[in-house]
Amino acid sequence: MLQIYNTLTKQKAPFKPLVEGQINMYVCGITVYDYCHIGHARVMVCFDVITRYLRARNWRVNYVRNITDVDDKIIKRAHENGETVEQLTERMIAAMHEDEDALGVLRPDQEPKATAHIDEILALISTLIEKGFAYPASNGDVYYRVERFAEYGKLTNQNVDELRSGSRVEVDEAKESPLDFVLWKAVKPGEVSWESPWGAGRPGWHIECSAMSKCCLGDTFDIHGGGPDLPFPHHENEIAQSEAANGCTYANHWMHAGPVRVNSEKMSKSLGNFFTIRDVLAKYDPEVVRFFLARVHYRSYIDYSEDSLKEARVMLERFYQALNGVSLPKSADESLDAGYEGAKAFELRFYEAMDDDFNTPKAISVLFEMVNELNKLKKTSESAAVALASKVLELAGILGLLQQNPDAFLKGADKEGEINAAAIEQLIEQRNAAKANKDYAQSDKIRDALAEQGVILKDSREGTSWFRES
RNA sequence: GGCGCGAUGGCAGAGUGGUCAUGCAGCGGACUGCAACUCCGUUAACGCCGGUUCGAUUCCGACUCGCGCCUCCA
Repeated sequence: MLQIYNTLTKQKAPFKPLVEGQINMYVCGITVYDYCHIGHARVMVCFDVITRYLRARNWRVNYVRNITDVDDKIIKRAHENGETVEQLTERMIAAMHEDEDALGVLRPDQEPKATAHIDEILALISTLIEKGFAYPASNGDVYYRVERFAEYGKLTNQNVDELRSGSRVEVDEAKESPLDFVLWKAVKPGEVSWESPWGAGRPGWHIECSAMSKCCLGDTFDIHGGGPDLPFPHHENEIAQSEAANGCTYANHWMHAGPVRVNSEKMSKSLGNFFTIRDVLAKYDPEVVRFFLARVHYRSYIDYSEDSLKEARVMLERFYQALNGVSLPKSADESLDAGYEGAKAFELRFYEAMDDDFNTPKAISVLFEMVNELNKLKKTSESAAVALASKVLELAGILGLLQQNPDAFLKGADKEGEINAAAIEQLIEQRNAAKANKDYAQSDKIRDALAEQGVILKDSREGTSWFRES
């Protein structure tokens, strides 16, 4: 039984989709004015793992993640760069796709862009005005009338009076109330804009998600997700807009990923303490980064540091050491399960962990137990080892992990300025010759020399293999 | 000020009202020419103070500390 923590109710509850077997999920995506950082990567990987798992358990998932391709920051940045909004956003969308491809994040089923849904946005605003939940103001903006929506604040337990008194928002004369937020922003000179019944302008941030989710998934859908800083005000405002306009529940389950921290502070654009995905990928294998993110529960914070990345690398090495040398069949084969009865029990425990609000750390601990068993089986039963190893690969695949050739992962790619594979192989041959002559002084000298360059040798009955240490 | 979250062994990180997390590191063995890989064994924890209970790291309350949202931010 799948249980998911719901931000709305603040507790875990059994998950039940609107339509049996079908899950409609909307996740707030990126505002594309800069390269994605590790915090973005976390949300991407988190919902990628969730989608993969749900599909592995035979749910049909329609995963929609939007792209915000027009807003203040984009306009500002495009202007600074001397390029058009479209040039900037196209560039950043391409970069985002590169980053997520590297991390093994599967593309969402739909990636709607705000600028491609202006008609739906205008229609939604019209409905809100008709129903009295929104009003065009004297300055050309259209605002949402927050106090008209009785349930405002239900997602994050805010009450309107507290919000009003604690409001840090500058009072805008055009607004009826400081809490009101903008649905349609009147155009300023030199900005991109679209025509509307209320004058030229562009959509406010919150309305696009209400419009696009309605367009892609309907008035009510199963899961709405996003990053840690979105519940208030973004998601609160989405609820206000959609439920007022559509007259029904917006999303049944709200899921929010935890923050990535640096030195105990949230990694964020405004603090300037962020590391872009491409920066990190320049130093670490993408799978190491993915493992670093997956080994902590999705709702907890993660502290970003070089040490944690290195630790993630060491943990992956244990998996690949175990997998190395097991000759797996080319394609998945159910009959393999017969080779080792214990595989099924591990699988059940893995599912049990994932069914409990996607507990990836616990699921990974099961994989480690499987590795321990695998290492033992390798010494006793080839067929059982193959069966268990293929199960490890299958389950890890649900997390998007262990998809590389083990030997290639362990050896790593040749790098400029470091000893290359051919040179290593040559030294190993020299060492083996020395060993054959029982000239251990010489053979140890070669091994030590390689170790100094980060190359570790491993002798076995089959010969000498090597890997680069992390 | 309002609304939330967290505090677990040297580190990372799950979890549970009474018995094992898991990984890294450490220690002792096995394997090895010596190592590496691997295996076996092992050390070690539940912020502080009360309460409930036969029993609490786990439930309840207070406290301390840390963090997030309340302005754009995943």
